[in-house]
Amino acid sequence: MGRPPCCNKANVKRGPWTAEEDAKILAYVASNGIGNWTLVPQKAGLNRCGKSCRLRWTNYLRPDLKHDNFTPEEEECILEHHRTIGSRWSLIAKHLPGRTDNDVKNYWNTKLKKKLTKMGIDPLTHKPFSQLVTEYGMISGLPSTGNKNALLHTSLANAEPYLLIKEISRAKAINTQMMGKFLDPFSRNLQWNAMAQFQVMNQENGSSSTSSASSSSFVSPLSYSCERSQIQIAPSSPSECNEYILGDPFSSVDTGQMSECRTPAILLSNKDSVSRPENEKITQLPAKHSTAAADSFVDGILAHDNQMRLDFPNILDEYYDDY
DNA sequence: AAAAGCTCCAACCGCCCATAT
DNA sequence: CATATGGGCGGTTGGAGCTTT
Repeated sequence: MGRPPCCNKANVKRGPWTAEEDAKILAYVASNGIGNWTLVPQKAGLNRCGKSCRLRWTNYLRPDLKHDNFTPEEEECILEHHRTIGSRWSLIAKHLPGRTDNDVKNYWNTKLKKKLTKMGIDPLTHKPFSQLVTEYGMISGLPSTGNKNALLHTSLANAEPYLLIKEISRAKAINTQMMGKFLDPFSRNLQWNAMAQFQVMNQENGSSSTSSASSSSFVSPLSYSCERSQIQIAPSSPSECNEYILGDPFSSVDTGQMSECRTPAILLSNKDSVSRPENEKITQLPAKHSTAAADSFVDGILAHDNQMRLDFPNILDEYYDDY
């Protein structure tokens, strides 16, 4: 059943490549070109997995690769595209001739992320931390109760950016993680019914939407109430879609205080959100959440999508074309 | 001088989707 | 149709080299 294995994983060499091995791959590609990588180890006389050979060629041996430092122009390019699409390294690398996704990813992780942080810019959202704090405060109201928010207040008062960043990142991570529980593994769409049932269970168990981050309940930054099998979401405006994912997990929200939202990088960075045709994005959503409010959320995503395409026609259209 | 900590990046891991069998 | 691989991708890691203590 199925294809034969490409190699005996247990017996192939791993780790750093020697000059001789590199020479063998270069010689093989020079005479045979790039084809089936699983045949390369055998034909080139290498005791390596084909996948490992492909990676070595792609990330290091390709003759068109640059091995010098990134230029300021390249740096700017990475920043701009990362701000737009997030950590889609292969897509970003397409805009940088001679650079691989691995190069871009390493450069981001070792240099740019730190550089932005030092400049007071959140590398995830590309917003100034001061703005994040303002928005965070507007979202949560920063009530004085609760250890987490107390820590935020302390961080602010004592000017401890590290703690502040850590807490905001933690908040984002927790909500992202919780949202992940409600993503359909196949369609990657939110499982609204599951979210609703989860919320109902929490309410029945005496949990409220003000539960702490240490509990396992997902707390939308938007105030919504749930009835059995029906979720009612009431965002104050369609533009607040990203707060579903990046919002405050610690406290309930006065939706009237919601701040202006930009197109969420985390949504754009979702491969499926980019790759799916527009009509499919809508029709795949479960019927149960076809309330006016939920529709406005979908509309919000689509509106942002359209806006982004208007704002960055050259960039996003390329991505759409790629899929 | 040497131990500890830090930076960088090549290589690996594990997942996904398309495709071959 | 079921199963396994190929290729692509993003995330993570190991270790060499450098810096700090």
